[in-house]
This record gives sequence, C-alpha cells and structure tokens, in this order.
Amino acid sequence: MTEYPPFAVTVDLVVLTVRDDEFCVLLVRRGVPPYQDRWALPGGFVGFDEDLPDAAARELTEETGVPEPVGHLEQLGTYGGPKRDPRGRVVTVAYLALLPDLPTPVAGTDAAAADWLPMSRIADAELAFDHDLILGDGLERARAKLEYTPLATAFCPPEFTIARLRTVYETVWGTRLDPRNFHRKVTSTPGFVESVGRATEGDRGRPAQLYRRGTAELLHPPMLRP
Amino acid sequence: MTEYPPFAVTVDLVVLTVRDDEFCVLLVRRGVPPYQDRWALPGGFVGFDEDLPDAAARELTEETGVPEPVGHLEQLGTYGGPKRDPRGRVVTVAYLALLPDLPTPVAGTDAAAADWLPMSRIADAELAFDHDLILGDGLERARAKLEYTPLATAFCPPEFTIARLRTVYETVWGTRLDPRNFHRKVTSTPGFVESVGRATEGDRGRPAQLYRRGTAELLHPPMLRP
DNA sequence: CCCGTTTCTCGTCCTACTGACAGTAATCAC
DNA sequence: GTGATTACTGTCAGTAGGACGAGAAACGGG
Repeated sequence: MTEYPPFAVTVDLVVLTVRDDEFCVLLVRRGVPPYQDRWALPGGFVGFDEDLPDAAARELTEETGVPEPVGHLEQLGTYGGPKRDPRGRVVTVAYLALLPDLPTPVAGTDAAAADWLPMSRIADAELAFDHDLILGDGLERARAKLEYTPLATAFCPPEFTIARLRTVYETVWGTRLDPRNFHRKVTSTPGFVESVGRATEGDRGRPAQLYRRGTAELLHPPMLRP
Repeated sequence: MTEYPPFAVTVDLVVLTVRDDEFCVLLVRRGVPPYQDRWALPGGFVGFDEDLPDAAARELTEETGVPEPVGHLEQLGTYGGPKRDPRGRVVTVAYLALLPDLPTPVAGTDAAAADWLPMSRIADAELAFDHDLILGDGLERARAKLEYTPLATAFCPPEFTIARLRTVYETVWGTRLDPRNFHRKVTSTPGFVESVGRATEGDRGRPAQLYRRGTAELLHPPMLRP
C-alpha cells in the first residue's frame, strides 16, 4: 500500500439555484495562488477519517450557512488529470447541489468572497483549474435530471405554486413552456406534487394553489425538453 | 499541500456483457488478503502521471485483452468511505464498461483468475470490499441508460439483427418485449440503427436484416421500460 | 413437392400523452 | 363597475406505443 504514490483528495461543489428568473451558481473568489483573484467552485480537502458525502455536506453548510436537509445533493463526477492542479496530484470529487433561493446571499468563512453568479455572466475558461468543465457537466446533469425526476422542486421553497415550478424549468432549460400544458402535466403525473389546500394571497391576478413536493423519485412519464 | 493526509487512488471496473441470454459481469478472484479467495471487480492503482480514464482503459485491456475502441466506457462514481479498505485510506473511481460477448473468455494477467459471472449466480455481499454496492450501481446505470441512449448496441457485435438487440434489452431488463413493437420502435427512432443491406443466413426461420449502430447519442423518444 | 415450423417484417386497431389554443375564474388597480 | 393580470379548465388533432393479425422467407420431414 505504502509503495503507491500519494494523492490529495478534495471535494468541489456545483451549487445551483434560481434567483430572479436567473440560473445562478455559487462561486468563491480565490485569495491565494494559484489562480489568485479568479472565481472558483467552493470546495476543500477531505478529512482523513471523513466519508466523501460528509465532506461535501460539510463544505455546503460552511459556504451557504444552510443546515443541510434543504434541497438536493448528489455526486457529479471525479476529475483527476495529472496536470489539473499545478501544486501536485489532486483528485477532486465533484458534487452537485440544487437549492432554493436563499435569502442570505453568503458569508464566506474560509474564502475571500463568495457570491451567486448568473450563468449569463460566466464566460468560458474564466474559472480556476478545470472548474468550467466541472460546471458545464453540472449544468447538463441538472438540465437532464429535470426531465425524469421531480428535482425541480429542490429549487423551490417547501410550498410553491405551479407557476413558480414552471419558471424553474424555463430558467434552467432556457426555454418557454405553455402554462396550461405544464399545469396539466405536473398535476397529472402521480407523485410529482401534492396540493396543500391553501392559496397565495396579495399577488397580482388570481391567487394560485400551493403545492408541496410529492413522494415520487422518478417521473412517469418524464417531462421532456421541447 | 503536503500537510494534507495522503490517499491511495484506484480504478475499479464494472464490465458487463450479454452471453447466452445471460447478463454477466467480469470478476477476478483475489489471490491475496484482504478478502482472499473472494470475487472482486477488476481494478488497480492509478499511476502518478496517469489520467483517470487512461487508467480505466488500461485496466480494461489488461483484463479482457481487447484493444479498446470496442464497446463503451464511462465513469460510474467514486467510493471513498474511510473504512472501505482495511489497509488504509483508498478512494476508488469506478468505471462502467459495456462490451459485446468476447470469444476469448479471459486470461488474467495480474489476478489469480478472471471469469464472466452471470448475475443470477451472485448472491449479495459475496464480493470483496464494497464491490457489491458498486456493482449494484453499475447495473442500475446500465439499465437506465438503455432507456434513453443507443448503448444497447455496445453489447452487440458491429453488425447485428433487431432480434439480437431485443434480446439485449430483455436480458438487461429481465423482461420480455413484443418483437413486432420493438422492431417498429427501433427502426423508426432516427439515428438508432442503420441498415447494412445484407441479411443473415443459415439460421432457423426467415433471414434477418443486419444493422449497424447509428449516429444518435440520445434516443428521441426514449425506449421506456414497461 | 407439399406442409408445418420458425422467425422476421409490415399493418391495423385503440388508448394515452402532448402541443396548440379557446375560454372561464378570481383577484387587483382605478 | 371596467380593465388588466394571472390561474385554471376544456377541446381538438397529431403522435407514440401496446396488443394483436397476417404475410414473407427460410428450413426440414414426409
């Protein structure tokens, strides 16, 4: 065992949310070299006695201040090219988190600064390390998962309207969806959402019914992109 | 960098194929402790200057003797619990390979013995380390990918009949499919398969047309499990 | 050569799902 | 009130897919 070369192992997080009809990712600005002053995905080293999902959850709460069981967290993939970190051989396990819009923007604990950046403002190759590659994979995973899972609800608060859920789909996919067909589809797919019985109040227009996420893990039939 | 604890990094392979209407996985019998004489997934350490996909491809050719560009190889997931290997902290990146039935069973180079084991003969928790967990994830990934990608063709030789492709689906999913509806579905999905123009000869019944895999990466619409 | 067997392939209902769009319901601003 | 705005329900037509029927092309046995 000991004759094999040592690797450093980190977790990096692709934390996505929908804010003001924009698809946003949580990034930190690096305060030290390499890639000083560049935006990067939040992340850090895995403790020697720490499991990988635990490390990811720890980093997530450190960066967002959210006491976990909000939203969704899953492994995205592992990136370990020999040249991806100039300091040495670092393998990173990327995790994907989908969160509702958090009122507190972010108070970085161990990073210089952290903020939600809308996708539209992220030019390619602007990120540190291979993080634009990881981010791209995370976006594609999120877009695909909305098709066949009810995970769009992870972007919503505990109670939400069908219109809110629709704007999540529209924002993540970058398309427009017909409100009437979307309403029919969501309410007729078993286990996607369940009615709360109450309605919104005070907005413009007719009040909308409130829903919770349902019990289904998979959508049958799936909600396919146009 | 150096103040962080060193990890060992390995790749493990879930290599699947369809042999004689049975869904099979390539396993090696361990010749040394821990888990001596138990079946395990093939795998090995990642070289210090080696990229992860390269390490997976190298292990695959070492174990099967196939000069790569046959079948399909993709990252499955990473497993790194602190107790998963009694010898120390080992993080393994699992890869999933889908191969056509190989005439040469296998000649293990660095393992005691290697063989194709049908799923029906693998009892739970029989495998070394957490390999039954990894195998389970690989099976589920393979089953799901047949739904929305043309990867069933990775289990077939370069030229195959629709019936052969159907037995792949039936074997992997463990269900029966209607031959007529399956034929219509496959030939009407753009990019799934393309006709070769020739037909089989010498079998029982009417000769079947031969097909190649098409150019599509995704099936539209998907082939959903019953 | 005829005939049954096997397997492949095409065609025909019939139902479910979905895109397009009309129309009704409930609130607010004035 | 009236109009604006948003939520919801309903209709209709086109497509996809499950459940068959039936013909086509090989083989083997009398």
